[in-house]
Amino acid sequence: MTHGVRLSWKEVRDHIQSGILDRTYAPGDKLPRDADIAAKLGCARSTVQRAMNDLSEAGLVERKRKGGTHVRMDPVTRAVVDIPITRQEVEQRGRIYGYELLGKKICRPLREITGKLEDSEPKDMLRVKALHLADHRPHIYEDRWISIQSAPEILTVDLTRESANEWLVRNKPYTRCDLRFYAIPAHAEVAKVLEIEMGSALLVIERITWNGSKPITLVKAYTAPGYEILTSNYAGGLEK
Amino acid sequence: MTHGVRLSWKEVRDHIQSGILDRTYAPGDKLPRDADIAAKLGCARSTVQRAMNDLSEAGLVERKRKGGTHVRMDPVTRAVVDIPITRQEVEQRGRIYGYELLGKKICRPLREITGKLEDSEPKDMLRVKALHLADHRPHIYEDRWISIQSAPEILTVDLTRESANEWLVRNKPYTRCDLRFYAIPAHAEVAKVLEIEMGSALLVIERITWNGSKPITLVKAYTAPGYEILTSNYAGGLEK
DNA sequence: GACTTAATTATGTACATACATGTTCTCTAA
DNA sequence: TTAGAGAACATGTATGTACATAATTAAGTC
Repeated sequence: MTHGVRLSWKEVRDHIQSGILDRTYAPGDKLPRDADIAAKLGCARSTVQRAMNDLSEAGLVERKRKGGTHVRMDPVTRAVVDIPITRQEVEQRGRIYGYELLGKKICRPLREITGKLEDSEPKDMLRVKALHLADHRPHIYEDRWISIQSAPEILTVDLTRESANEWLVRNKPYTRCDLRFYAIPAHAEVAKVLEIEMGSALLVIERITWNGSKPITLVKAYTAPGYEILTSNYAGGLEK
Repeated sequence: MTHGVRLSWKEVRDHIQSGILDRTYAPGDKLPRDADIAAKLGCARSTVQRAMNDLSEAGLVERKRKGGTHVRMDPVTRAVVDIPITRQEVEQRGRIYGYELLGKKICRPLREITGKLEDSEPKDMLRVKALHLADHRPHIYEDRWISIQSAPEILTVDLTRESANEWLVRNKPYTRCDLRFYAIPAHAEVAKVLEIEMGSALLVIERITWNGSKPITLVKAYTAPGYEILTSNYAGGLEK
């Protein structure tokens, strides 16, 4: 990696990982103790531990106190998804970003919504419908519910100029975020807004953000046909 | 967390994070140097660094040598997706897992496939079509291409008994894995296999695994209607 | 023999220190 | 004024040590 004089934890990690790849250590096998690996490679235990930590996070091995380190039997495919602000996502692809507010009103959330928010006593929320454009064509249609309790200031924001997406992400940081991806056929409303045929297959990104145990917002982002979510790789070569 | 006598790096992390949440440090702001935070909280710099590292991985802050640590302007929503082996996924929900091999033949990959594999000189691959069942009903239809060069042993495996999915994951560990999620309308073949109507909206999980720069396998997993991908949360409260 | 208790052991955490690595800033020379 | 060399600086990495924690194993007791 850098210079071989001192072993970096990434080198150690790669060493162990290649041991797993070439089946020196097969699934289920127990790896040597950190201290032994350290002695063998000639580095400190803490260096080995850092390497092991990374492999453990990546889902390649499992560690237990006293139990030692084992190669995982059923390695999961673990990946990281980054969902940027829509404007960024569009502009990064060199396309022109546009935004339109389609509707906004305060109303009682549907049962479907309150259920997801684990909200026992539903209160009025702000519902915002908006369209994100890429190169002047419909890109994402978002149907958003915002908790007025968690974000009362949203009522004073001019949502024709700034998207609720951006305002919230800049002004209402969250402690938790649940994502859900699924596909549905476009219903009439969505089809009209996205200018596609009814029944077209759409990828929906549903997101709920929380501050502690209080929900801030729930969005259903209906993406235009052809939309894809890509993942950056996690296991192993996370770093450059 | 544990006992307050010594400050754990998670406590430090939470402390800093709440500082960001309550806007003591707003987006774009510069945080104090690690050493200063350490002095203020009364812990070692390495403890602060570990905490910062976590926040940085979570996408909350950005760190640069000499530049210091800044709260990110455009916090990305970052989440971890775990894609388990299908059997596991089904059984974990308390349903009965089933598997059927639908077809298997060696053939020249389509141009569409070779393109994704960055394969200049396409060679014959093994194409395997299979159906995963949950409670005896179609769950996922997979259309898989396997590189015979990377995994020649696959030709000797009895794929009517063991799914290529499982065999590969246990016997051909990978160094990289690209995932792609998108929605398509069901075409005739898929519709028939999954026992749904043509044109139904399907969530497709496309996965390519690599060993170094050599592709091992490419799968298109057509999931039955209603299928969802959920994420475990990353930012902030990753640990219990 | 079954249960409880204690010793053992491998990983986990915290700390202090020394040095490496990039950035940024500053000072100097053309 | 500008370009370039170099100092200053904040984060990154590696190490050794001491102790904490959890899980297993062994010993001891009824």
